[in-house]
Amino acid sequence: MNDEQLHAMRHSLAHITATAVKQLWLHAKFGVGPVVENGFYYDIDIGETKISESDFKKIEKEMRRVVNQDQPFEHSTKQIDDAITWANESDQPYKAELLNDLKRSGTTVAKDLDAGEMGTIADGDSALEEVGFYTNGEFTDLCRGPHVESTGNVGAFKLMRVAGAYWRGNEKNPQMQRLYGVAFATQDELDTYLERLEQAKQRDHRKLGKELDLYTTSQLVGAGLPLFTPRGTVLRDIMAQYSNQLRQQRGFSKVWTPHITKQDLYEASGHWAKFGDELFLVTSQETNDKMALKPMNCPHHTQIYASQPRSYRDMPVRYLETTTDYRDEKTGELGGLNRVRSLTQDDSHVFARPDQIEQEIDGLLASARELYATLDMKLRVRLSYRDDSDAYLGEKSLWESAQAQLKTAVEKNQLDYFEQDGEAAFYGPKIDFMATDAIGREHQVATVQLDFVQPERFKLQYTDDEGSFQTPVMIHCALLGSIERFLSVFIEHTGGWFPLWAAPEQVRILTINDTVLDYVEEIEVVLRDTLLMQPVKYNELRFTRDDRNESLGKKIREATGMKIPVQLIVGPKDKEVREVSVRTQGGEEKVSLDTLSEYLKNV
RNA sequence: GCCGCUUUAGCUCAGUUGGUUAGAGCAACUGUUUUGUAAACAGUAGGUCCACGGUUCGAAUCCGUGAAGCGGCUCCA
Repeated sequence: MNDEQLHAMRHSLAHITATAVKQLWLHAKFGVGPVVENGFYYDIDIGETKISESDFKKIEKEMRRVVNQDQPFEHSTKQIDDAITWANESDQPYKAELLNDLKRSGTTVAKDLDAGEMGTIADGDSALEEVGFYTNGEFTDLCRGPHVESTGNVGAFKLMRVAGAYWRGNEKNPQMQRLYGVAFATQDELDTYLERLEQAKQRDHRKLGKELDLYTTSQLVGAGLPLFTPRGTVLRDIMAQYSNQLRQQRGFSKVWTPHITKQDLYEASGHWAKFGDELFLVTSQETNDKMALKPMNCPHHTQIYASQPRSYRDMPVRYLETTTDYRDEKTGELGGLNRVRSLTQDDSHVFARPDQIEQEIDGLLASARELYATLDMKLRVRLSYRDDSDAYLGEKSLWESAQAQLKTAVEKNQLDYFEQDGEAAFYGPKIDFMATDAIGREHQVATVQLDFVQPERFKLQYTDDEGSFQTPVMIHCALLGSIERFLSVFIEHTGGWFPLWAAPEQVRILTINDTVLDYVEEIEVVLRDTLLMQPVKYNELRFTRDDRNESLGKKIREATGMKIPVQLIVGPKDKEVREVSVRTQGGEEKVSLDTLSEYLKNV
């Protein structure tokens, strides 16, 4: 089955789902029912009635009845005005809305429509003459097609879940129920897919976070506020160290800023107007100053830049700060480490002359590439542009030039990219690096952003070679993004088998009996003196010993369960010939104590 | 925030139509065992069944409110 056929099949299943729902709930009103990755969905509004997953059995049963009847999909057309009459008479207000948009603009795609007109009744001339319909059995739907010939030709399917979804993606609109299904040409392929989904759940960072003792949460502390254990903290620190190191090599200096600030700072930056309701507010009992926990760091960094006069000779000025920010995210948006209320950014800001933008962005892109190449992670690059809404500050011509500069930079660096409107920050366009989690969801990690707005708003300056004041450009960059989110994808990417340099516990010595304890002491001296220099410098070896009164089998089982990359097995035979048995994922080999340190540096 | 679902021991999970004192494995603790490649043996202890209300002679179980988590939607500086 080719992609086109698979697409037609999945789309036909969306219609079959609607057919079944209409059969079970006569007054169901329908939104749209498109194909998505691995399946399809249909948006449905049954008024007060809410479908739950316990209804899937009867819906699927009804769907199978429709499939078994092998109803042909019949295409027909209606004049646009007749179609609108049909929608109104069939009590399908959502379809009527779509038809009115079609009549007026020839499209139902929200971003191509005038926002004020969207969903209103279209008067006057039509943008198109007629629209297509498909009918199977008693169910007729506005639809472009294509479909399979008849309902009997739809392969294997399964309803997966039901979710709320705002009509046309706008939270001011009514919320419909979105019924998700997956579908494949054969039962085998469906089973394989479901099995793969189960396997992916084994890599879920929330499961591994608990199993590997990386972080925990507490109802007393609150939602979205993860607590990192000793092991998780090693991971955080080592990743931050690497990220910092990559930029310190390129001339960035560490700075430090406080975690609370007066609101005035964000009023000046423009953040208050846009994100005011997502700030954690603090009031000084002393002065009654309205303060906030910092949700980001760029405004603070501007104040360090502004603290002294800058010459064109000083530029660029590069600041780096890995620090925790606080955002009062809506409860429903929180999830694992991916979206939290306390997020640690490996944040940096370059204040540059316009002629330095290119080299600075090149340097940051090189750092991002180096980091993710070391981690063996392949990321998609998204150029995030503005759209025509009024959500953005600054002059449009500056935006256009900034967007063009970012595009040139990714092309020059030969990054595969895609462009997306409406994804920019309010102050400028972004180059976003997108990582994929265990079940295929994409998350932004690294980002490089060009900003002409904040330097202007904070009246930042430098003196040029003719003695006149100029406004610098800001380049925002985080390589990991938020450390919490980064760890969520990194844990899922590695399945918890971290590279040796990053593993919280790198080496565990497993004893066979207590006749070797003196030899273990000697091994520990060697491990204590072993220093890894790649990719993070001065990375002292993290090791433990397991000399409990337990069987070797049990010790191996536990160490492997904790995904400790190097296990050193030490028994009387090893002691006798001054070797250790080194057990890694690759297998096991004997290494002499004299060469152990070198060996570990090259694992 | 919105829609649907979930919450039982440190962890993973049983627990029938509402019916005595809520169970198991692992982990923990005690004892025995000194062990060569993924779980030694025995015993002991461990619970406000997420919280608070309600229905009932009786609630882990039914209802309400809240919290926390999961899948989406919206949002993401």
